[in-house]
Amino acid sequence: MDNQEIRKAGLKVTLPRVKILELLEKSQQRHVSAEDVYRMLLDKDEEIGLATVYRVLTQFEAAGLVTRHNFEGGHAVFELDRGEHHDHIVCMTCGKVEEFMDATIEKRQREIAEEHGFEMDDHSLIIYGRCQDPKCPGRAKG
Amino acid sequence: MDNQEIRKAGLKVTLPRVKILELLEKSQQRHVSAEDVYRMLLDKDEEIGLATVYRVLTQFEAAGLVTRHNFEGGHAVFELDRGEHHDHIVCMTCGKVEEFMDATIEKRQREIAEEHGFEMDDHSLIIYGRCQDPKCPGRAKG
DNA sequence: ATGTATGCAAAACATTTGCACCTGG
DNA sequence: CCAGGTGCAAATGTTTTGCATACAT
Repeated sequence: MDNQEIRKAGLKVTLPRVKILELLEKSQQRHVSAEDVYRMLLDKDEEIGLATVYRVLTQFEAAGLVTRHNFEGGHAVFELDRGEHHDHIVCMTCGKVEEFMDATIEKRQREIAEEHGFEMDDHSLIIYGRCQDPKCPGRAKG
Repeated sequence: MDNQEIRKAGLKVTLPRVKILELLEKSQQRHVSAEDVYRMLLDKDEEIGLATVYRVLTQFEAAGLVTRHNFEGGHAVFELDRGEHHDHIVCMTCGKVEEFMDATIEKRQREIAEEHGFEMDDHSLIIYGRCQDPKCPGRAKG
């Protein structure tokens, strides 16, 4: 049962936590802001305060259940951590986010950190571009 | 003369702009927040409003004179663009920032963007870790 | 002159926190 | 029952904006 993940994180299994985790698991949109989560819950008639959303997401992050990203746009986005690390490509026009993992880059990063005398904890690689999706409003070639 | 860069950006050569550009050129700390710039100017008895600092930095960014980074910490940092692209390693303990450029990573990024049907505009790669600097407070091995 | 820039204060956001009340174990 | 969790509203920190004044060209 999913709630085990909450329990394992040392957190009580409360309604808000369960609902938020559920939402992260089921949402089509994998990268959501706190505000997004709050609104999606409201849409489902779940009356959970925005402050609680922030608190829970932060706790989930500390527990390793979700990852927080600082994409451009002034607000953080959260994503369920499915164990497999990956990086992101973000479309500057339509906001679409795709994921990728590249062994070559991962390896070089580790080497570079070492070369600079750093012990690598984490890293964030985001490619910003324009997608070729026919639905993307910025289709016209720049 | 430096001010040409401001003029070329289509901006009037005003005291705040000149002072801010100068500061970015001369500062030891290459990655500064708007607040940092504001305080440094105050220290030099330059009475420039914080709002102006934000406006000028944003204009400089639009003009390609500076680059804005969203490191962790809730505020953006700006850096003078010296023409040569590079990425960053940030020490999570002491905040030290080092720069690097790796041709292999750059090349793979371009390929990956293409594979995903994106036209790459830009990218942001930040390695977070712990430096081995003897002065770094987090010296104790994690 | 005159269109821009600036400074200030207020507004707008994203996020956090204090506190009284509620709830899970 | 009781520690921990929640909701609300207020506080915080960053960045933006409105507007009257000041300045570069």
